[in-house]
Amino acid sequence: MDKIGIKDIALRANVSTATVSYVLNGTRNVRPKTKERVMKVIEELNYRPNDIAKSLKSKRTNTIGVIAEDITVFNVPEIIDGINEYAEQNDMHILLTNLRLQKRVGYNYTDTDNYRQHAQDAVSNLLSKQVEGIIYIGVHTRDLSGLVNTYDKPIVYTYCYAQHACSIQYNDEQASYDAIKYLVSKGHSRIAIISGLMDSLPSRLRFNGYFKALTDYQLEFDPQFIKVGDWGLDSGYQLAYELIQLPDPPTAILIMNDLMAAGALKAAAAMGISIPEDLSIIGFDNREFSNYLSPRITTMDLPLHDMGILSMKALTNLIRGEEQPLDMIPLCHLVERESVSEPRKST
Amino acid sequence: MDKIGIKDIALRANVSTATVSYVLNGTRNVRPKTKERVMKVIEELNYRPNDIAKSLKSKRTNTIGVIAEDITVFNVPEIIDGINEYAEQNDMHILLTNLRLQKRVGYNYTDTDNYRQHAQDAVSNLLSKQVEGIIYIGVHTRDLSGLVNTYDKPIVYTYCYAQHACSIQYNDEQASYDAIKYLVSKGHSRIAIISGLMDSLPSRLRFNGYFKALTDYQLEFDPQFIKVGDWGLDSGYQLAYELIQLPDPPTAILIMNDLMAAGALKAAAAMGISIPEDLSIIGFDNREFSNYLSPRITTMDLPLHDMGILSMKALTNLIRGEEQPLDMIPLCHLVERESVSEPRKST
DNA sequence: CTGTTAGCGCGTTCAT
DNA sequence: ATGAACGCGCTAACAG
Repeated sequence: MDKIGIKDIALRANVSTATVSYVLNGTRNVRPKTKERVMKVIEELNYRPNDIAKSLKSKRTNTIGVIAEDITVFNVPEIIDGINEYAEQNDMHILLTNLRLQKRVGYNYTDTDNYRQHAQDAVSNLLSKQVEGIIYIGVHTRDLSGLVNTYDKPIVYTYCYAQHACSIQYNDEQASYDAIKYLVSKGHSRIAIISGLMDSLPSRLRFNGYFKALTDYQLEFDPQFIKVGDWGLDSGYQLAYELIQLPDPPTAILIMNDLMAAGALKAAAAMGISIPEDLSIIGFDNREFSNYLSPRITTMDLPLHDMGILSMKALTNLIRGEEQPLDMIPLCHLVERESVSEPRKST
Repeated sequence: MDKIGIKDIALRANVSTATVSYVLNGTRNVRPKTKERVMKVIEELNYRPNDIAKSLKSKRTNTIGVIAEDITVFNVPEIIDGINEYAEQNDMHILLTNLRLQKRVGYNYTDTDNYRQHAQDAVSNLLSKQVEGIIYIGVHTRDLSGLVNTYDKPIVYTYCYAQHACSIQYNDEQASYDAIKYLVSKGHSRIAIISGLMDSLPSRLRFNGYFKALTDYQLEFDPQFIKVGDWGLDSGYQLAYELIQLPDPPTAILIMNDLMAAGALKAAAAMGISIPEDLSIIGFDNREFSNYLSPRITTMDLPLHDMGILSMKALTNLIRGEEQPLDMIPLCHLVERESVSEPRKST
């Protein structure tokens, strides 16, 4: 039982291979009777065309490459899920490469030299496999200009970016603006912020949103309310501690990731400060664990799925050579839980 | 700047295409001087062979298909990571299909008719793309016999299984046995268990391990200590509540997933029972959130990465037509945290 | 309009 | 070291 091909079908159906191809692809009219006969044989032999041969001639593989810096990092699977959804609707397939950055270089992904070779190899391999384009999913939003060369094949970055290249990111500034707006709507006016490292674009953008909201809502600005953390739980603990210690502490803190927010929760617990009664907290990322902390924390959900869909959409446009007026940038949405309430009436 | 091919290289290096192919693949000896000349041209034109054409002739794609029932479910990414690691070492590539089961059919993945068609389509598409084998990653361990037909292409199931097919799973029985053993080592003898649904093989196997340990360590057996939950947080709450209410309650509970364990924690908190002082708890799965609960819960980590590696290894063996003496089954490992201590000295 | 013949795509590999 | 057939399906050119 050797692999059956188009000519086996042709033989058994008493037609030429061309005819079989035509019925298969509907590329040309075929007399219904003939068509039926061919179909029947295809059915019987359970024939499936060889996409490899097809691709060789058509020069289309209907396949894109997805390079994930690390698929085990929390944001990545949902992005891939979105890519997948759009790809499936357009009969595209996904060749997945996982750089495994976390395991390979730990957290110093700032020094791109550590993995440039790996990244470029991944790209080269995908190009050899004739992918029609590539989506690169970062583990952390940062500039990846010049990391890889795709030799003019379209590439879309998401959860990272590069100069002169399409990239899909959510609106950081709007997200933190909305968070502040929400706190204001709850009656807060003394709002502190704990940011991540300042070498990170999201940190800076979220600061912008914070300041913009401060201005728009005419809130008091206190330099002591600005804290810069390092994204880790301990730094959240430490900085929240400092804020709470202030002679005139804030009634709410916007914290740029859930990990630091978890640290803040610990600090509050250790200091006998109850959340949200004494202090409201908003996190960022909507990590799974944020829903299991006590209290369950109110946090900014990242539109990961949409980012996946939009990345794939953008890539599809690039592949088709269309102008991409795709400047939609997906928005974060606050998920309201238990770490925010109205501030205590102070005197 | 048209796509350059092997013949462009041949032309510029004044050799035949055959020679180029030979230097490229080292398939045959080529005079060093010629070889060097060819290499140089390849370098200059930055030529990369077209794997599609290569595959057509060689009938090898170096590509396997991975079908994930749902890539957004917690256990899947790490399995893929493992597959990836082994694949990369063997120059294999991964064509990823995501069934998106959760979003498609919610939690009633018991009724395979709901998604049989999708699964089979996924398989068929992969076969058309000439994958050399398939790995199917379930979202929940269950029997998937007859779900799909791969027409004799090798397939390996993981986190699920099927008759007459290779499947890679961790050792459930050993895991719960080890958990009990650990509790015994801490001095416990009155140990209850909260299982998941009994239509699940893991539930049954873990019960086996529990009973075996009870026997081996000559622990008292109390039918009231056996509780059957539905994997959900609420059922963990309810059943832990019942256990604590017992006139002579257990000093420890083994709970078959972290979600129910989280529920048990809530029940204990609500009832003024402190963990681990009054009651020790062991969960299962090592979900991310289990490390953020208070107390951080001691739980059985699933060897997901190993499952991925072994699946790929098993598939590779099948592809090569080797006997697969691959009956290694990976073990769970307890991660010790804060939800277990020695029991209070009673009386 | 329907069906057939034959060359092509791009590397591989055998016979020369 | 080379020429040419080959893998498998597509499609232009051609015939009825």
